[in-house]
Formats: sequence, C-alpha cells, structure tokens
Amino acid sequence: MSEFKTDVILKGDCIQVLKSLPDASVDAVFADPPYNLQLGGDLLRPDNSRVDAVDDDWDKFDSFAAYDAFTRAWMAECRRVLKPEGTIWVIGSYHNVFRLGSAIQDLGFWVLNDIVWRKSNPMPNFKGTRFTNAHETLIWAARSQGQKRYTFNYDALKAFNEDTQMRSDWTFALCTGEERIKDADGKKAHPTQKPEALLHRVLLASTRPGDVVLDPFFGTGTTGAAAKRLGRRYIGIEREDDYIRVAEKRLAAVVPANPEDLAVMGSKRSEPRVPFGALVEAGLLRPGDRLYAPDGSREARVRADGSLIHGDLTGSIHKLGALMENAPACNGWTYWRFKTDQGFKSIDTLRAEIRAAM
Amino acid sequence: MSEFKTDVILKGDCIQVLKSLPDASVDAVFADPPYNLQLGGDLLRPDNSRVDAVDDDWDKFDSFAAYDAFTRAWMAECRRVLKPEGTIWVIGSYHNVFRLGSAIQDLGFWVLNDIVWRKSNPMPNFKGTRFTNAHETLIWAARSQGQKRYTFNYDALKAFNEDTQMRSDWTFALCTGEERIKDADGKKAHPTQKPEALLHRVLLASTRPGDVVLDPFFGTGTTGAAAKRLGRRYIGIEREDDYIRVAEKRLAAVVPANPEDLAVMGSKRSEPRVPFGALVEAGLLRPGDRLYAPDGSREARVRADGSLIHGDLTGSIHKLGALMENAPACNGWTYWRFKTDQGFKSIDTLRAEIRAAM
DNA sequence: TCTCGCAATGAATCTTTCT
DNA sequence: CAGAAAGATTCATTGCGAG
Repeated sequence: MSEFKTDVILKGDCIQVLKSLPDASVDAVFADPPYNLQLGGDLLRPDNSRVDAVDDDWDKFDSFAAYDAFTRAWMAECRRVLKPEGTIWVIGSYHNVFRLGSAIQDLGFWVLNDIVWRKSNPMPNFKGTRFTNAHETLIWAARSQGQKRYTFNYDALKAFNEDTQMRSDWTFALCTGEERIKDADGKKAHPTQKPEALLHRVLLASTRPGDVVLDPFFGTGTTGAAAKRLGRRYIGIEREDDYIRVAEKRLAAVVPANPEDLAVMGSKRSEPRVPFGALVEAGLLRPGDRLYAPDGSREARVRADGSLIHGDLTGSIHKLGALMENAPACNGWTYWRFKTDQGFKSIDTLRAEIRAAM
Repeated sequence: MSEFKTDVILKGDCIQVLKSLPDASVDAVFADPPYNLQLGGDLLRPDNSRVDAVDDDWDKFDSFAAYDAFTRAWMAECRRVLKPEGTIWVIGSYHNVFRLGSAIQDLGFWVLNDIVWRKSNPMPNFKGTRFTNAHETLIWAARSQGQKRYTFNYDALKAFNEDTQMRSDWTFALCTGEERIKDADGKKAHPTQKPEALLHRVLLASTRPGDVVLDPFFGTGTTGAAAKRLGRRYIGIEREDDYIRVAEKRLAAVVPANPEDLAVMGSKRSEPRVPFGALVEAGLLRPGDRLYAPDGSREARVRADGSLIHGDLTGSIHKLGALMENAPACNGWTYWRFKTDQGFKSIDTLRAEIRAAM
C-alpha cells in the first residue's frame, strides 16, 4: 500500500505514478493531456514500441490507435483512483477531444456535460483557410452511469451567474500577461498554460473544500494553484523537471482564501429534513388548524400525526397538495399556507423556524 | 451506373440509398444523424408539465458499438460519394459527437474545425443537476488530409461577420415560432428541426452556387431549403414518408434569394454576459473582499462563488442588494461599491475592465 | 389596435430517502 | 432491490386571449 500524501507533485510517467495511488482515493480528476502526436515519447503502442511521425492514411490510423491506447491507459487508472461519487474533467481541442470523449464513454464513465471554453481573444487563423479556432472543449463525467451523488454546486454557480443557471458555454480570456509564467529568458515556461479562472470555475462547480483533486498532467500547476486558493488539496503528476520547478515556486506563492469565504450558496437538498409532524409536535401548528391552497380556494385540516384531511381525502402535505391540484406531484411545503394576523403565510416559514432552532 | 438527379428526396434507408449514388459526385455533405440520447423515464418541469422528449425508435441503439457500426457505415459511403475537394459537416451533442468525431478521423477525413452552435435560448436543466446544455457541436472535415482545395469562402464570411474573421462559435436561436413546421394538429412535425440560419451559414461558408449538397438524414428538409435559397442543389435521403411529405411541401415554397438579399440573414448578436462571479475568477475581487452600499451604511463580504454574505444573509449581488434595501429587486451592479486608494468605486467599473479585455 | 399576463415549449442521457 | 414517499426544480421566446 502506497503512502497517500496530498499537496504534492509526483515526478514520473503519469501511468506508472497513477498505478502507485490507491483505489477510490481522490474526489476529482482534472486532465489536460497532450495531443501532439509527436510529443516526445508519450505515444507508445500497447506493446510499448514507439510511434514514428507519420503521413499516410494507414500510419495515421495507427497513430490514432496509439493515442487511444495511451488515453485509455491513463484514463482507466484515473477511474480506479477516483471515489465512486467523484467526477473527471478532461480538456482538449478537435485534434484529440473526440478520442478523449469516446474513451470516457467506453471506459464506463457517464458524461454529464461537455463544456465549451469560448476564448475571448483567440489566435486568428492567419492563412484564412479555416474558421478562427476560438474554443476548446471540456468533458465532465461521473465515474459511472446511475451515480447520482456526484458533487455539483448548482446553487453556487447559479448565484455566480446572477441567479440564472450556469450554461455549458464559458467565456475566458487566454492565459496571457502577468498570469502567463515566463522563463528567465522571457519565453513562456509551458506551451499550453490554462487560465486559472477556468480551473477556478471547474473546482468551484464540482468539488468541496478539503477535496483531493488529481491532475495527471500537472505542467506548471494551474490546477494546484486554483485548488490551493480554493482550499482544496491537490496531487500533481508531472514528468518534466523544468515544469515541476516552475510549479513548486508558483504554488509556494499562492495564498489560500479564508475558510469562511469558501462557503458557497448551499442547496436546499443538503438541509436537514424536517417532517411536517414536527411542526405539530413543536406546537407551531395544532391539530385542527386549517391550511389553505395558494389561491385560497381549498382548505385542509391538520391532524395530530401531521397528516392532512380534506373531506374524505387524507394524506401527507405533499400527497394532499397533489390531489388538490390533480397533479402528479406537489411540494407541500411551498403549497400550503396558514392564517396569521398579518394574513396568509407559507408553512415553509415554520420549517425554517424549526431548522433555525436545530 | 445509377441515374444522378439533384433537387430530389430519395426515400429509403440511408446506407442503402447512399450505395446507389456514384463515386465523387457531391460537393458537400451535411449530416444530422440520430443522437442516441439514452433517455430515462419522463421528465417533468417544475410546473409539472411533461417535456416532449425525443423518444422515436430511430434514435434507439443497443450499444455504443452498434451506434459506431451504423455511423461508420453511412459515413464511409458519404466519403465515397464526396468529390476529392468536397467537405463533410456532421452535427451532434455530447451523447454522440465523440463517436462521430472519432469515426471521421478513423475513416481518413481531415478535421478542419469543430464549430459550436451556441443556443441563445436553450431548454434549462429543470432538476438543477448539471450545467444547462446550451450548445451543440458541428464537425467540418475535408475528404482527406492534404486536400487543400476545399471550398471556404473566407472573405464572404469575414464581411458577414462585420469584417472580423468568423470564429468557431456561432450563436443562433432554436428553431421555434413561425419557422418551426407544425402538423395539422399543431404538433411539431419533426422533433429536431434545425434553424435554417445554421444551414445558411454552413453552406455559405463551404459551398458555391450550383454545388450539390447531400443530406443523408433529410428530415423535414432544412438543408434543402437553405440550399435552394442559396442557389445550391440538394439531394436528400429520408426514410419516413411523413417527413418527406413535409419536406416536399416546404421546398416547393422556397424562393431562391437574390444575392444582395442574403446578407441580412445574419445571426442574432447576443453575446455572453459577464456574470459577477467572473470578477472573482479573474482575481479582480477576492473571496473575503468587502462591498459597500451606496451610502456606506452596510457592507457585505464576497465569497468564492461570487455570492455575498452579510450576517447570516447570503445571495447574489442582486438578491443581497434587494435584502439590504428591503426592496423587491435591485441591480447589484450599480448598487455595490468597493474600496480603492481613490475612494469607493462601483463594481460596474470592474465589469467594464473584463469586457475591455474581451 | 395595443398592452399585459399567462400558458406553452425546445435533441434532456434531469432526485433522494426510506421501507 | 424494488417501490413508495418526500420534496426540489426552469430560461428565453412565442403566441394567444383578456382587457
């Protein structure tokens, strides 16, 4: 059993290092894999022979096959390392994203969304032979189909987006200027450094404070920087010493946000359940009290066990609400009202009282 | 050798019909194949109305393997039928587009761009479980690598796009309202009719007047309608009699446009907004920073998700502003201020900064 | 005739907990 | 594990009918 440390950069080949990590140990994976088919040594056939540069159709197919084998090898390890309720993010462009997406599906992940990173300042197509390639694609997937309990901070992103739900197209500027890390000689330290804002949104959406985020292609550590800033933990895997040095220096300088500012808008689903009967027990409502439909057209009587009665119809607040409206379902908490000196009030205000006292 | 007519709808299974077409005979292919959606049960909106889902038999496949086999069969025939300098367009969503893209690459096509159709009015995610699925993806590919003589009307598109290069993300509204073809009983005639503006741009970009455009999944004939309007020829393949009838009637009514009239068919410009959360992502504000009400009497703290907190009140800039003022609504952008060396400034100035960088 | 409010709807892989 | 019950959940646009 290997040791499991977080907030570290593990040096080595990503597949080898992944194999050393325990099963079901990380909450999220973010992967920005190489797609240049000739990127030094990454591309090995299943038999470990190296793929040469290629031109003709047959070899092209061969190189796609090699890329697929490589992809499926690291991705399968990521799946093993991921907790059941964890999710994976991968990013790519049209060169490789179809390979990534097919692999994700074939390995048993369940795609939740594809997200478009719309670049506000893309590099123009100088020759005028194609459309300006102005976006990249992220794929977000759960570990398996039917896994409904993945982390998604829906309400946080809705607040972020000024109270309308976050869409699948995100606009960010390229990583340039101050943020772009340069060598001593002024050259960019890494060819594909991602904007930290992108990682900020990814982690805010799909992880919680304290979660462990794994990045098998760590590069200069954008994932780690965003994780640290947001109070998440990270594990980076990187092969190149140069990148590791840059990342370590970068990460040392990152100042985490205060824990109390990392709280985000919570969901109602995460609040404790309060049975309607508890309102009666607490004396906020009494047996015999009347509840009223939103338009006042109907009423029901509260019984001692927290059920409602209307004529010869009885049931929970939800069931009776649905019956009143002849609807397939009804949230009784927001449906029923009770009478006060100041007029009608939702029974949900009484639930809030109980929760506040808890 | 089969007869080769254009401006026709060929009835039958698309693979069978494709086999009857001669080699190297069409200039472009546009294909909107089944998406293999894999839906669960019914989906209800919050108001309990039922979503009219795509549950047609033609969209059901037993497995990814079955879908891949189908995809490669029709796509290989399309490649055979395509002229050497011809290009293919396919459209899909995350359910199927990775399969399409991998097949395109494996069959020897050469991807030129992937294009994002950004929907200005997508259906929301009713249950709050994912990001709003607000786009679909098109793939544009040449018949083979090294084929440089494909048609791309660079200058036309640049003029079309207010003299800047056309990007890979396009914004269009869904096909609704008058454009959406209805049955006699008022139901939509086809579940997935595409907006003609999308096809208009596709054909304008990648074909010339007189070119032959093949659509192997013709449906109600949007490709044919755009082709006819633009002075291109079309060949549609469709299996369902109902769709063919609708398409024939539709096509008969299409009037080819005068070239000078075509310029007006641009897309609605509805650029993405800059949400408040983006200021936090960009580092213009940090979690923990203070915002102040106009009269300075109240303050709130910024959190990582762009929500504000004041005591135990939380919410978006708008919601918390409204709470502060005990008002029904509030424009948070003009309400909140932050402190600088030069005194207080509106957060709206920060939004302007981000927009300027875009 | 014009305005306002309400209903309808679009390629959707759309819940969680307890018995 | 299946089934029942609790309970949470929507954005932009079009069209129609009331006023």
